Amino acid sequence: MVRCRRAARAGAGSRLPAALRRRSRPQGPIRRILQTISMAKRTIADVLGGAVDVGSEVTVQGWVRTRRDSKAGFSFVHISDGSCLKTLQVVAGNRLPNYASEILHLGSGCSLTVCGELVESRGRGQAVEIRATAVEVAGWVDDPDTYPISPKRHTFEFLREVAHLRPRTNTFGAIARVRHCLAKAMHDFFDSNGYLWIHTPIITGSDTEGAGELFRVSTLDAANLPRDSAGNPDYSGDFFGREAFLTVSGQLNVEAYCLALTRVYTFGPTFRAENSNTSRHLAEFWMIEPETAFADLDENASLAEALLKHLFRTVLEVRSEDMEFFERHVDRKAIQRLRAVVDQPFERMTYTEAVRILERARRRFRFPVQWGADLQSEHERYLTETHVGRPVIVTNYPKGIKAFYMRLDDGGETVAAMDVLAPGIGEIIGGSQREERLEVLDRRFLECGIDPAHYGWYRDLRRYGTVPHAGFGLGFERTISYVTGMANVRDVIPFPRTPGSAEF
RNA sequence: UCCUCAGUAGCUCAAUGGUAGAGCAUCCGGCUGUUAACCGGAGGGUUGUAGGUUCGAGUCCUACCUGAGGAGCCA
Repeated sequence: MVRCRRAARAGAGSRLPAALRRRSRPQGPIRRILQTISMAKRTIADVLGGAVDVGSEVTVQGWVRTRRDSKAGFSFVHISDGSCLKTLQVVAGNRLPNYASEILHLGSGCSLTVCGELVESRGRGQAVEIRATAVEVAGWVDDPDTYPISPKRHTFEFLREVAHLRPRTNTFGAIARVRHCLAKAMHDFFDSNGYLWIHTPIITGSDTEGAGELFRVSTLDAANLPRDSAGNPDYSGDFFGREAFLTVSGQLNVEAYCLALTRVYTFGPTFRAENSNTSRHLAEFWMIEPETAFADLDENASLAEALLKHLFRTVLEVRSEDMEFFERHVDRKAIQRLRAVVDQPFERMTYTEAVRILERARRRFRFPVQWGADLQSEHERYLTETHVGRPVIVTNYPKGIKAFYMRLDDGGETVAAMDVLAPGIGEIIGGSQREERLEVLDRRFLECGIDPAHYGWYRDLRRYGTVPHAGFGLGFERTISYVTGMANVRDVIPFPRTPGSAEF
């Protein structure tokens, strides 16, 4: 352990919460916290952000990015610890006992504990730096020649193959911080609007929407499946005594809580076993699904708009440094795009209006525009990228192309559905007002070829004090893609799961 | 799943069917309060896999594998 005695003395008092400081002889866990704090360990974000006075002793820990030596007898070592985009410059002089033996051999990826004095930098690139009094190497890099995260440009495709090491790059560090920021902003938004976070199950017995391929959850011996008299697999002896799957959506479950607690949402992983190979699809992805009782489609759309604006506003403010990085290195329009969304109301149009716009468009589409058919990717792109230039909310789709639970509009041809389409991404939100009338719901079950008997508990919600309610699903990775300009959702989730790929 | 394109050094890419090369990274040396440092040198290859055509295949053909872009499905 590196010794920093002056730091230990200096750090003990001032930064502690008052409640901790009052105790003269703290015991147990609090004592351990004190011991940690008394080492004056600081994150690089703290040090560069002005939380540490120039002239004071600090301990910083992190991973080497670059090293440059001066024959004047010292080396510049840049270290990073993930707390912010910037690196911290450590000046290590040849009077350090391990200068020749270790410091002169440090390379990208080595982990360090550095003790020293924070001083004003004599160089140009940074305001402050650490003049090291001790540098302890925690871990060396086994084979620098083949260490994948060498200090050079890498393609995202290559970094995907080393997903366990890619958080060490600027880009993936920034993505992780932005992802965290968006998740926190989302929870803050709902909390301040009176929404409760409901932890809906990951394992589900119902095949939710009847749409989308499911991952089966089973403890049966796949090589020796028990079968019933008709020769079909018999799951009665399986772990749950029935078929079970990974959830494709928490919506149906959260509706149950909505119809008691009024304002609720889920946030968690969802799973689709679809063989989709695109930059916008994952087999495992995270979804935000609010559900509001006594709300109609309009209120639902307003909630979606308010949520997105809050997310974008927050990330621009809280993670401005990372956003500037994305603007410089990933997508020149990253910041400008978010500002435009925050500053202007969302465009709203019905499906019928959208079809009219597409029919009038001076553009030849590969797929014909026809009322009743679902909008193709090229149609959505035209609407959001060419016609509006910002996200657009399309509502009231034909019932034939939407799910059974969406509320049938007066006229009986369309349902109270809404999609939010974003430039470059396509559908970022899908939602609807839910069908709260039991007899209409039952009719829709039949039209969609679903056996209502499988939805007994869901029907109960309409039998016992039903109310109009509405909700939507926001794809978290697509949102992060939109925010950062990262073109592939596989790069905004730490360990992407896609068909044929579950490494790490 | 379908269509298109691509797999050559750790990475990014060259190489008319005829001796596999560069830049970056790495290592060594030089220089410098340096900062995507700079200058010099060195090491580094079963050309995705398996077949085939040919005197000769990184290059042409077939199959497969992997990746990317687009489509469908969707968030």
